[in-house]
Amino acid sequence: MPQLNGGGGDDLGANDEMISFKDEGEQEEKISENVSAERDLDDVKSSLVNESENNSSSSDSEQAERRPQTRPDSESYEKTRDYFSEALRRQQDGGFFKSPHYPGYPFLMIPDLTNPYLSNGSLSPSARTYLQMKWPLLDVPGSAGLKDSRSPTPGHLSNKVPVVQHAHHVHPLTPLITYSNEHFSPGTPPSHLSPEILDPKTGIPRTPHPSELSPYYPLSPGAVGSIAHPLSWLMPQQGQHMYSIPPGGFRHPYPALAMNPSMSSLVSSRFSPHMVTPPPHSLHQTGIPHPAIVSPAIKQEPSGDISPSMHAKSPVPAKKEEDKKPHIKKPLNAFMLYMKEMRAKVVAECTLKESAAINQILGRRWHSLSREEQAKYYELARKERQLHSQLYPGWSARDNYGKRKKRKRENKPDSKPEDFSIRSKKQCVQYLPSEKMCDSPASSHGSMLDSPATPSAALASPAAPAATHSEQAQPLSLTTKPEGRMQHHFSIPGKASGQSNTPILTRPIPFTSLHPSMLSPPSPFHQAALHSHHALFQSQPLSLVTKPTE
DNA sequence: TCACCTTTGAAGAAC
DNA sequence: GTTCTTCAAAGGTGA
Repeated sequence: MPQLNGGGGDDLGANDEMISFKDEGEQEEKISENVSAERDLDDVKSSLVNESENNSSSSDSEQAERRPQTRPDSESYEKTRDYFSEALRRQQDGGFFKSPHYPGYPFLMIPDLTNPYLSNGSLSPSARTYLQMKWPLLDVPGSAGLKDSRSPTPGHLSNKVPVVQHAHHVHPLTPLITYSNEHFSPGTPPSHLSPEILDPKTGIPRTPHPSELSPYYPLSPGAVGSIAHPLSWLMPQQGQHMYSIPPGGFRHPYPALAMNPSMSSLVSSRFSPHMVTPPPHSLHQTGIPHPAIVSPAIKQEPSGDISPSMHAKSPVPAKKEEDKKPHIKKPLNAFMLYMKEMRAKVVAECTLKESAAINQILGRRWHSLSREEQAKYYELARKERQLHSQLYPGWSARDNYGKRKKRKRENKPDSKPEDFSIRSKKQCVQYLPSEKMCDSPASSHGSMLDSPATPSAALASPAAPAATHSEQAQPLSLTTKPEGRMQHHFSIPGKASGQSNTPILTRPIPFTSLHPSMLSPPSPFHQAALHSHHALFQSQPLSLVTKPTE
């Protein structure tokens, strides 16, 4: 049984742990959460700061020494505290959006959804933002050509614009709020856009009350035009759209209606009519389709990426057919949403550029998120899926299979566990530094290697059960579904898997993600699991361990 | 030029 | 029912 000692110098995860345990008491929850969250943030910030410092000074020891002391970002720290204070205050005020005003979730704090519509009948920024955010799936085909990374099209048209460019001038949330509100022409939202509610006054379908919809996008009314102003940081940074948008184009709140003719016809022919009902108004001037739709021809699909079957028969026709089919992207999951939001922040705070490294950090941060925080994303993701399923009833994740080039990993049959381990090791080596630099030790691999297959692992994933196509609001319910992925990456010791001798993860599930209240309700078993993991976690400070395969 | 890397979660296929 | 695979975003990296 792992010991519960503090874990020594490296207190990584310690805070996480505290969070989870403190949360055991409902009463304490609020307070402790704020405190722990604050600490967590502080911790993260410190880590990040250290990382920055580390850039100039590569000495780990120095880092270690500095960590507890330096707090160059005391100012931001104070801000953070202010956020929490504000959050607390709002919580007391009640309301759905009493989420802590974590810097990372400012978009959650611009409530005012009381009246989603402006006096002129147009959607209020809140609702609008929500709607817009509802379309992160849109991958503009019109600009499809623009998006295609392979296309010769200038990068600025691609959604793969270096985030780093203005990393320091862009608010971390930028990624999530990447829809320009400008050029928005208020109109009647598509009837298919559900959940929909008709505004009694305007008769315009509006987005449901925040309580019904994702609360993550609301922006204060004044934010509409002012978004670029006080909330300028909310604006997408140059070229950084959740989904590519054609130059000068803007993401319409109802992108689905803005599909270009061809797209529209395709979709309508593919999906149930009511889902693609033409806009009652001439909304679309940009021809921007739903973000989830991407012209297959342009996006991602190398010429030969057509489904094998089609390919085999008649490449050319098949391709044509394929071209016609809009590529409907998968709805983003909670983590993806989180990533989008936080990436810029991480990039800004760290000097990291490699997405792989950034993602490791993000992965770790994700785990360190409090239950509430994660819940928001799960909920958001759930709604995302819901909307997606409503928009594309016939869509299946399977549709996108084969859209990408298969990974080398595919040669798995050939590659033996050892190979994999070795490779993993390399990867660790490659990215660990970055991870270390910016976010503290807990390597993502750590999280990857976490024992997710354990009950706690499952717990860690509220796994927004929200069934995609058949939405059963069962948010954050406990799922015991093992994370197969883990197995395919690294098997857990003792667990039969193709890649068995793998690195052993030293870092168990982040406790914040095991927040008791995430469980519904926390069974003794879960509690035990939490404690167990917690102990383990503490006893094994974040060392990235790539188990020597030999 | 483009696959890879990395992360988590969801979905679907395979067993 | 469990396990495995693929894809979603992102952008630097290396072949």
